[in-house]
Amino acid sequence: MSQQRHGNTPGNAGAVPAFPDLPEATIARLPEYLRALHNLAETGSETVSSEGLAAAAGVNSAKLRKDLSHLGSYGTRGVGYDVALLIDQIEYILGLDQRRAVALVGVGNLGHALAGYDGFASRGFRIVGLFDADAERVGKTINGLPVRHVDELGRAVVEDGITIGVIATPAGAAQGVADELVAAGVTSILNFAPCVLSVPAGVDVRKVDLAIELQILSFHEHRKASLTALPGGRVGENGNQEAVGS
Amino acid sequence: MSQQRHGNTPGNAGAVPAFPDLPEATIARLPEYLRALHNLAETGSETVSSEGLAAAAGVNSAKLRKDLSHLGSYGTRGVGYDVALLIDQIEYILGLDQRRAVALVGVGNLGHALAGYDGFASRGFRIVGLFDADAERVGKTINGLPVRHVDELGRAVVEDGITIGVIATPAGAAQGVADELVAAGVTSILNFAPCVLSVPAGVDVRKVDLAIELQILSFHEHRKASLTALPGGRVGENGNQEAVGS
DNA sequence: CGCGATTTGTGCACGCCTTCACAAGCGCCT
DNA sequence: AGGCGCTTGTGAAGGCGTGCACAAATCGCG
Repeated sequence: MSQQRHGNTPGNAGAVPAFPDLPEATIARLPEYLRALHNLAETGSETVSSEGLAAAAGVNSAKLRKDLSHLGSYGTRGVGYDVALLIDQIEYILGLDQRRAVALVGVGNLGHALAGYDGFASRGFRIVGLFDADAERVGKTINGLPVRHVDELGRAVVEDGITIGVIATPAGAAQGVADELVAAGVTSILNFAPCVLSVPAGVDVRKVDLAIELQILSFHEHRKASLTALPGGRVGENGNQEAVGS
Repeated sequence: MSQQRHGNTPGNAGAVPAFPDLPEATIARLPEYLRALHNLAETGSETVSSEGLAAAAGVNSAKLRKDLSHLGSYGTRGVGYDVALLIDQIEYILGLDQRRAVALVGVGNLGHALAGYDGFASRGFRIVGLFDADAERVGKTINGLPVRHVDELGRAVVEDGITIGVIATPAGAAQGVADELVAAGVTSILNFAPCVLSVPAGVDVRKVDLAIELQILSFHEHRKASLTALPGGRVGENGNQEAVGS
């Protein structure tokens, strides 16, 4: 899975304001639904059934209906969901209507690619600051944005209203950067460095480790190989190779 | 969470061969333990307690013990785990002792970064083939490896013994590449393209969508903002802002 | 040799998530 | 107006994962 646990979710027993507290698993799927909905909107669809949207998002239709039911009743029985309305709803819930400002720290190999990744801008995020500790890189511009020294990070966070920090530094520098981000008031961090970050409660950290994903695949390759190349014996004893699916 | 479901896991009732079928959640954490163990080995530690390793990997110690118990008994009560032994065990389980050959398709913005990412090689993976459909890019070399046309993908998979394919193309091209990988015999795919891949049962697909992670963080930002900036009233009615933690 | 300190391995209970199955609701056609 | 087909929304059941708490096992020391 490759995600770090979320630091908080206060123990509010009954005083939830006007915000639905969705299951974490549902939240993680909303972006996928959103992408599928945008695709549908481009093809001119005005409504979509749970079955159709579920197929486009690669999930079970019952799961999709339960997920959407947590947001409220935005479907019409016998018809389906209004595509445009649902897009607005999900984007509101995800807070994407605010075009959040993002700081990217570390413009090495990976950071450089992230700085140029257009998937961010197209989904409501603006990378407004690039930072690095290497004097060699400071001053260069990527996609029209100058690379500043990491010492300026704190001031930039405040001045530019940055709410999310992305760490793409080597593992050794990540904790220090995280500390600076937190000190400057950032409460959401996306960490690409292969290390565990320690942050105070109330700060959310999500981790993406590209090598971990490969290792998980490697495990399944190993497992599959050991299943097919059985020494002698009970292969296919109970029939069906490919079950389930989805 | 950003993972696609695994296509298979046959319905083998009782005939599992000589391979432990670990819980999926455990598998996903093994790479993290492995990284922590390598760090410990470099500092000269010969043994480590579950508490110590859990802290280094950012998880609960009970969870760690349960995870490791699934692999067998490799710890000594009163002492801890033998670092070197545990590294060997986990690497064997993950199939990392085979230095798997990986094909990378799509050397655009992100693909270029992946091709140069040294985190792969250091964890037992060799990128042995780069492919792209753009004639502009074919022929160039990245890290000493030439970019070949995607038409050669099928032959290269067979000749070079490639077992894992990484897709870093635009969304529109991803399904076609996946089909070619599967046709050539690849059964594990890591997909960076923002789309759902359809593959036959028995093929594992894992998905990484960088923008999705940001959107999940955005949700939590939105939630936190709506909690602190309550219109009038019941803030702090029930005390503790920061609970749990982990 | 025995005892206490330490740490692993695990039984158990709890909570979250998924999935099925179906009632309730909506629109369309006659 | 009435009925029929289609689709949503949800109650309930089952499975999986987590974390506590403790018994079992090992080491070191007197």
